[in-house]
Amino acid sequence: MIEQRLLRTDLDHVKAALSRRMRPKLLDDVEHAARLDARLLDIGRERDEIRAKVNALSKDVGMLRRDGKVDEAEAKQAESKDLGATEKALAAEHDQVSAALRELLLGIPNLPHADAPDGASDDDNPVITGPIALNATFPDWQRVPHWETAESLGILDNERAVKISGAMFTMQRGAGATLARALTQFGLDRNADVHEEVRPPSLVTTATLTATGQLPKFAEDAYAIEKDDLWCVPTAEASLTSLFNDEILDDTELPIRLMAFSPSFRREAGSAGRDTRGMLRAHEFDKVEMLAFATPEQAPALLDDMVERAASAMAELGLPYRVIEICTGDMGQSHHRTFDVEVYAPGVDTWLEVSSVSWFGDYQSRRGNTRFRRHDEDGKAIKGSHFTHTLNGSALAVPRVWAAILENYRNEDGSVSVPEVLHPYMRGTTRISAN
RNA sequence: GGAGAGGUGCCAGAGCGGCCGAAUGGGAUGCCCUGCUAAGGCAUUGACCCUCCGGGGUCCGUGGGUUCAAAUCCCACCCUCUCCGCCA
Repeated sequence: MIEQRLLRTDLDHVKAALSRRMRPKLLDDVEHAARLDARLLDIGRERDEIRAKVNALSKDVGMLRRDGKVDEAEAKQAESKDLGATEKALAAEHDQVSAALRELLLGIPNLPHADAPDGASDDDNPVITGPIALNATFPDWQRVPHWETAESLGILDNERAVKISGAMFTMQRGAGATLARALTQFGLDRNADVHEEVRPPSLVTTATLTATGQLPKFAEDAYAIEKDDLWCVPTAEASLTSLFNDEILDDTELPIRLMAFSPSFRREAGSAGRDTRGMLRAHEFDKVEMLAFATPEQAPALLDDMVERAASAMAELGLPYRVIEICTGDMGQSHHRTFDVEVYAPGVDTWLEVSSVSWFGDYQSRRGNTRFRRHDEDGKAIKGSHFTHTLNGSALAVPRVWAAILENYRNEDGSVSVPEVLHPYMRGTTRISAN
């Protein structure tokens, strides 16, 4: 959610920033919101004035009754009662306008960072780094889609996954399952130097998913457990971002950097029939997520660091990769600035998005009400509080990296070598061959 | 799932219709006292919104209701604790 006050203090700036997202309707929404905000202020002032009178009158009534002046007390009671009716009407109007404004604001995306590249679609996302380690040509034996290799090696059994759970579920078996777990372990271990490992719940409340911006907009994309008003997390980001909701942190403890392994559940509504084979798109997948709570000053360096961590993981795995920056027209709703790491998979001849690292500014923490307090040079708390900045990104998204390994590491005989950095996690398997 | 108890400020904890945004104690901060330390004295100490910067409003688990007036009464829900049941 963007700051409501900006609608009256800096409306032009808001409009200028949002116009870069290339969605003209947004500007109408913003102007509409600004009008509602102005009206809300008026109603609020009027309501508060009446409340002040009622409060004063009620105090008088109490004192008069104590003094036995019943007639005077009753006169003031009547006066207060009349005001009460007006107050009730104003309060109802206030609530109504406030709800309408909130709904509008929930739909207004974050303001893009000044340095984010302009563009209309993903065609305009500039490549920032790379391609790194991309061969000029690939031999035929690497031009094999990972699902074919996996099936012949017996390490992917999607047919039975579908039997158990329906379309778009995957199942790795044997060395394939071990490889997937090795990737998680690798993703966690290499980031443990600065991140606290967290294992959050995979089911969260409606309030939690609303705070991160998944709801109400993406309700169709998430699995709901209606009976208990719970949702399956689409990413650990949802749990982690809400960790400090309604708390005021100290700037001295910031940045707080967390990482979490969790399953991610996505209904993939609207993608039926797309990427149905292999591991590229599934209703459930595993991922190691990084997340940071920071002051606005700390955020830019953290963003760089997180992008570097996501990218160097691909380098260590020996996979060809590149880093692109997301342009204003392609940016997610709550993003302020975003970089994607993509891996090249020769079998499917595609760049696969394996990580998306974003800086959210205070857009998320405003919804979740995560604040921080500043301290002066002497370490004394400064009165007041500010919204924290949040950043997050995948440290390692298992299925696509798994797929990229099967395609990049395929040998001429159809076996797949295991990247060296994963050897410690593979129980001795360094090469996956058919039995 | 059943029975009981309870949710109040940074913490503990009182208040159970009216000068209660909230006693008291602890903590923290500042000043005084002090050779140092300890003890002591005095003061300050929540957040948010609006503001014509005087002030006004909101918040006592959450949401409704009753009343001139609600932390206090009523209803629903959520959460915590204890016991029982069930279970990895």
